[in-house]
Amino acid sequence: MDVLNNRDFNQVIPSLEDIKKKLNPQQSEAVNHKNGPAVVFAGAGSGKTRVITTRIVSLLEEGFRPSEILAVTFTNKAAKEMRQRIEELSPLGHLVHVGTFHSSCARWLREFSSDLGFTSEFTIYDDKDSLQAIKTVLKDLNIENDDNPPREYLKAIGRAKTLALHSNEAEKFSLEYPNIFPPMGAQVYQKYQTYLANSNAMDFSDLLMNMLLLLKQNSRVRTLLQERYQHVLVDEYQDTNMTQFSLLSHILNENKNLFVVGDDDQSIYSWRGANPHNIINFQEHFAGAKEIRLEQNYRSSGNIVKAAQAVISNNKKRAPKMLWTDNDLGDKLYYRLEFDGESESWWVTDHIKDESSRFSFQNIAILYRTNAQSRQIEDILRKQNIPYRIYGSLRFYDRLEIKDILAYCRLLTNSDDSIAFRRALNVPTRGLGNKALEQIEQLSMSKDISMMEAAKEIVKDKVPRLSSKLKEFVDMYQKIKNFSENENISDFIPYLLGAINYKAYVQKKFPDQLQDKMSNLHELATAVSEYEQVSPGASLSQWLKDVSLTETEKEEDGSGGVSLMTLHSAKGLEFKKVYILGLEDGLIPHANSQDSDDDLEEERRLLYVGMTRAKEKLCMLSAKKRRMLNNWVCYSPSRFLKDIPPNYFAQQPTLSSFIESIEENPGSLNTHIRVGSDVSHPTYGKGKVIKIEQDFGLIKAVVDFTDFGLRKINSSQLSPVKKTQKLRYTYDL
DNA sequence: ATGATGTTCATTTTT
DNA sequence: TGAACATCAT
Ligand SMILES: Nc1ncnc2c1ncn2[C@@H]1O[C@H](COP(=O)(O)OP(=O)(O)OP(=O)(O)O)[C@@H](O)[C@H]1O
Repeated sequence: MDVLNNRDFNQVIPSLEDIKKKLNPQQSEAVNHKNGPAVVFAGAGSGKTRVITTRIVSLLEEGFRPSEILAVTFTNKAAKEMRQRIEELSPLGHLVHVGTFHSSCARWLREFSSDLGFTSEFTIYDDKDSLQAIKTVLKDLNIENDDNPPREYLKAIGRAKTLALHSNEAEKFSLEYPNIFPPMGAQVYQKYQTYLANSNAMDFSDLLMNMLLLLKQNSRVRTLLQERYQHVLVDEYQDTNMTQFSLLSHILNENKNLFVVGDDDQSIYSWRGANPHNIINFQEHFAGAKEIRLEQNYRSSGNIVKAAQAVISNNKKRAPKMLWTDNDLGDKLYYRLEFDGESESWWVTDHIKDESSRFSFQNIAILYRTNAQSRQIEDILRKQNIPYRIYGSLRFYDRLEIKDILAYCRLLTNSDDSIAFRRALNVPTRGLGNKALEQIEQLSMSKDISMMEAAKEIVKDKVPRLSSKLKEFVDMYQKIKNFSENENISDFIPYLLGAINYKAYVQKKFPDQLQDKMSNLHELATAVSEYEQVSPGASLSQWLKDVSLTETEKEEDGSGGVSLMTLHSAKGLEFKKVYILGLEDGLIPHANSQDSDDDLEEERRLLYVGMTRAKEKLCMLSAKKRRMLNNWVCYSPSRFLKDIPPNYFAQQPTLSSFIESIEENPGSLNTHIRVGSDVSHPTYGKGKVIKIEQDFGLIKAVVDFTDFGLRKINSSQLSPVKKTQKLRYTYDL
C-alpha cells in the first residue's frame, strides 16, 4: 500500500477542534451524530465529503480504532482523494480502510477465499477478459446467433448478478422470467461461471455477488465482519445498487452505524444498476434514521450555482432540495460555438493561455462525455506545450504490449488463468496457433480443467505434432516461474522480456512502433521497481493485485497540469476553472440516451455534475461538426443550453437566437458540399452530388461518379472540386 | 496448420 | 484509430 509509505511524518496535523470550527451547524450535527443510521442528503458543493472525512477523524479521536472504520466510495479516484484528506487530518488516518465497493469486496474475498473454493490468488477479470470467456463458452456450446452477440450474454449475466441470482438458480428463474436471458442464457451463465471457477477468477460483478452470498451463507464470516466494523460510511450513496445495499445491510451489526451522504441529482450510474431510491428512501430502509440536509453551497460562484440549478430543475424525477450560496455572483458563464472539434480544442488551449495568470494549469479541468474525445484535445495541448494529466481513457494497462507482458505475470501468479494462457500461448508467435489453441481449449472445457492443466496433459499424452512444441512452452513457463519466485521482482520484467524474446517479436510485427512499445515496457518495469522500493520483499502477485483494481493516471508533464477526464469521473472533484466540451445533442445528451425521459434526465444530471465542479469560472463549448471514427458528424448545440437563462452568460443576446436558427434549419450546418456541387473521392474519382441525406447526424451524399455511376458516400470522404472559401470561420457570439 | 494480410466493426459512461 | 475476426499463401 503506497499509503503507508508516502506519508509525510512532519506534517502538521490540525486539531479536531479547529477542523470542527470550519463546519456550519448542520454539518456539525452530522459529524457529531452518535449512534444509529444517518443520511446526509444535500446538493453539490455543500460539503458532504468534508462532513464524511471530518466524521471519520472525529470517530478516531473518540477512540475508535482505524480498523473499526470502513469508508466506501465509488471510484478509485474518490477513494484516493478521501484517503488523502483523512491522512491530512489525523495521524491514524492512513490506517482506515477506504476503498471502493469492488476493492473492499476483493480484499474480503481474498481473506476468505478458502470458504469459496478459490485461492487467495484469484484473478479479477475485466470486461475484456470476461467477454473472451463468454466467447469461448458460446463456442463450446455451439451457440451462434447474430441477434445476440456475446456482449448481450455478458450484460444479461451482469444483470443477473446484480440481482444476486446465482448461476445454479438461473435455469429455474429463466423459466419464470424468460426475458431476462437471451436464448440458452441460463446455460451460458452456468458454463461461464464454471469457466471462471476453473480459471480461479472472478469478474467485476462476482466480486460483489460472491461477497454477498458469502455473507448470507456463512455466519462465521458475517459475524467476523460485523464485529470488525463499528462504523460504516458511504460517499455518493445515490450510486449504490441493490447488491451493494444488501452487502451493507449484512455488514452492519446491531448498532446500525451506517452513515451515508449523497445527492440524487448526481446519480449518473443508473446504467450499471445504481438506484437513487436507496438514498431517497433511506429512512424507510433504516427505521429511525436521522436525516440531515445541507443547503449552502461553498464551492461555486453565484452564477454557476444558479445556472446549474436552472438546468437540474428541469428534471421531473428528483427529490426537492434547496441550494443557495453566499459566494459572489462572480464571472458569468462562457459559451462558445466552434466550427469543428479541432477548433474547439484550439480555442480552449488559447483561452487557457490567455488566462494563465489568473488560473494556473493545475486549477483547470477539461471535461467531456466520451473518452474518445480526449485524443483531440490532448493533441492540441501537446502542440501548445500545456502540461496535462489524463484520467482513464486508453489506460496504460490496456495497451497491447503491456497486456502481453501482464498475461505472463498473471499466469505466473495464477496458472489456471485461462484468459492469460490464451494470450501468452502464441505471443510471441511460437508455432502454437489457432488449431493448437482450439485443441487445448476443447480438452479443458470437456474435462473442466484450466488450459494450463490441459496443456500439461497433452504434453504427457504425447499428442503428435502438438506435444513437443507445447512442452517447450510449459518448460519455459516453469523456468520463468522459478525466476519470479526466487529473484527480486524489479528484475523480473527485463528478465521476462529476454526470456521470451519479446523485442524481436515487436520488431517484426510492429517495426514502426518499436521505440514506443519498448519504452512503455520500460515504464512498466520502472513501476514494478518503484513498487518494490515502497514495499520491500513484495511478490509479483502482490504488485499485480494492487495494479488490477487501481486505475492509473498518465501525466504528460510531471508538474501539475490541466486535468482531463470524463464527466463521470469528475464527480466529487472541484476546480477553479472548468471547460465542458461537446455540449451538443448527440454528446450531451448522448445520441444513445435520447430515447427515454429517464435517460435524458440522467444526461441532464451529468451536465449538472460537470457544471458544479467549477468554483470560479465555467466555459462550455460546442462544435458544429466533428470527426468521429472516420466520419464527419454534425450535431446542434445541446438542448440543455436553453435551460440556462441567458443572463447567466457573458454573451447573452445572440446565444438563444443562434440555437433556434440551427434547430429550424439543421441543413444549414452542411458545409461545402451541396446538391449539384462537383466533388472528388479518393477511389471513385470525380462526380456530381445528386442528393444529400442526413441520418443520425451523419451526412451522406449520393454522388454520380463519372466512372463508377451512383454511389452513396459519407460526406467526409468527399472533397469539393471547386475551391470554396477558406473553411475556418469563427463564430463569435 | 501457421502466420501474414486484408476487412470490418466498434465507442457512452466505470468497477 | 485500432483491435478483433476472416481469408489466403506458405
Ligand atoms: N462549512 C464550510 N465552510 C467553508 N467551506 C466549506 C464548508 N464546507 C465545505 N466547504 C468547501 O466546499 C467545497 C465542497 O465541499 P465538498 O467537496 O465536501 O462538497 P460535496 O457536498 O461533497 O460536493 P459534491 O457533492 O459536489 O461532490 C470544498 O472546497 C470544501 O472545502
